[in-house]
Amino acid sequence: MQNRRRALLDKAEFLFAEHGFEGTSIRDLAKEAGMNLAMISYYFGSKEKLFEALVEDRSSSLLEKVKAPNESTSDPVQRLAALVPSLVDRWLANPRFYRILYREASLNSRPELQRIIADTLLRQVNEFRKILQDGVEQGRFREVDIDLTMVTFYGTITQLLSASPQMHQRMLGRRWGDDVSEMAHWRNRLVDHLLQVMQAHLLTRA
Amino acid sequence: MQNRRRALLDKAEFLFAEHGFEGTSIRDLAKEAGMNLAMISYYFGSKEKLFEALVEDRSSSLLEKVKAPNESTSDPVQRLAALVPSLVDRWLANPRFYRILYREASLNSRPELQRIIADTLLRQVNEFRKILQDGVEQGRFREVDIDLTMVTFYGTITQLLSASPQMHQRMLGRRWGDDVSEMAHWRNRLVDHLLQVMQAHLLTRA
DNA sequence: TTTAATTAATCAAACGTATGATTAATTATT
DNA sequence: AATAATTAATCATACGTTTGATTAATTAAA
Repeated sequence: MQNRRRALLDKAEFLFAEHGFEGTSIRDLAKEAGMNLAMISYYFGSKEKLFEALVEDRSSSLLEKVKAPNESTSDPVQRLAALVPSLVDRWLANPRFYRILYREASLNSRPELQRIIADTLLRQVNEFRKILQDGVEQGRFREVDIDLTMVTFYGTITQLLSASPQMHQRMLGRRWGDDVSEMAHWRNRLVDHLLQVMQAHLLTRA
Repeated sequence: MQNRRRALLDKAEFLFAEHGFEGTSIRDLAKEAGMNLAMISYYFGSKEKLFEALVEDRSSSLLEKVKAPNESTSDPVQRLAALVPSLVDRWLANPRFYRILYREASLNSRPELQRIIADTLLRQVNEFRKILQDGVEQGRFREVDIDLTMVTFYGTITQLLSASPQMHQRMLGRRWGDDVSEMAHWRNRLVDHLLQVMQAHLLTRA
């Protein structure tokens, strides 16, 4: 019954997001999943390999949906306008996964995991950087600080996805839940906001 | 010899920043500081209380320097232009401390620590929100999404401070070291960038 | 088509190690 | 001499991992 493997991955994603990788014991995980402790080693070999399997699973399932970035136009403004909602959808489809990645990426331990995480995150980052560079080269964008513009862009989503429930409550007022209508709400606000900020920042004034 | 207490705080800050709170054992800490394990309990009572002492120490030393935000003008544009460099200086004076806070703030464990962290972070956040609200009310700023504008602003610094060395290397090219000239470099870039982004976003177009 | 052999899945228990914390004894300082 | 600071030793608990046994399911041999 191979869907118990999947159940372990899902529970692990939840617990890692809430309590971190170090903060989640495989005993907690097994108990939450209603399974025996040994199943983790049986399916994955070790706790760390379970993490790697999680990254593998989530990022491959994401790649399926996303396909190649739309290259149908070379206009950086349009490419940006197309990329933003696509990225937002990617994030909001797996908020817990990205919360885990961003947090573990801020650590300086377990170098093998670090490499995997960095690879996964940087794949996205480079799509965005390409657009910025092209736009600046073509004179369609102002000569902004490209690195920090990327930091601002990805920082926005990191901040939003990473905040704990109580931080959300106290910082944003609005709850950040799992339910679909909440997500739709945030999706639209986020897309609008990111596009506004980026366009105001990048486009030369009339 | 009370500066051994301080030495413990400093080493703890370093190790927590690198490996996280959970990922740092009090044995590692004692060994790094060249002290006996029991000194942690002697000075602080427990590992968790040591963390609280660290927050207490760093945030009080920060409050000294910052004083009340400059209220000499009511012009939101000027207040913003004054707040940004002041915040950037605050962050860059204690990059490791904020790296710790942001990471632990993304967890949903140890509620008591969570409260302390949220309190510490939100104090700054509210300075900024006040300016945004006033600016929008007075019509000096566009009617932006205030919550997400704050997310973008704080997300920028979170992202920059939180990235591990190898993430910095691979994302920004430039190293993010401790040395002073590096810090001066980033300080100026950050201030310029944040002001540019925020002003482009907030100020109504001619 | 029954029976034997093999593989996959699951479990309870135990392993050795690491953890945070405490104790009691010792040394240094005042 | 009394207090403060430091140490080594110890404690109970929690951790990730491994083991050996058991059951269920699948395949091969008769």
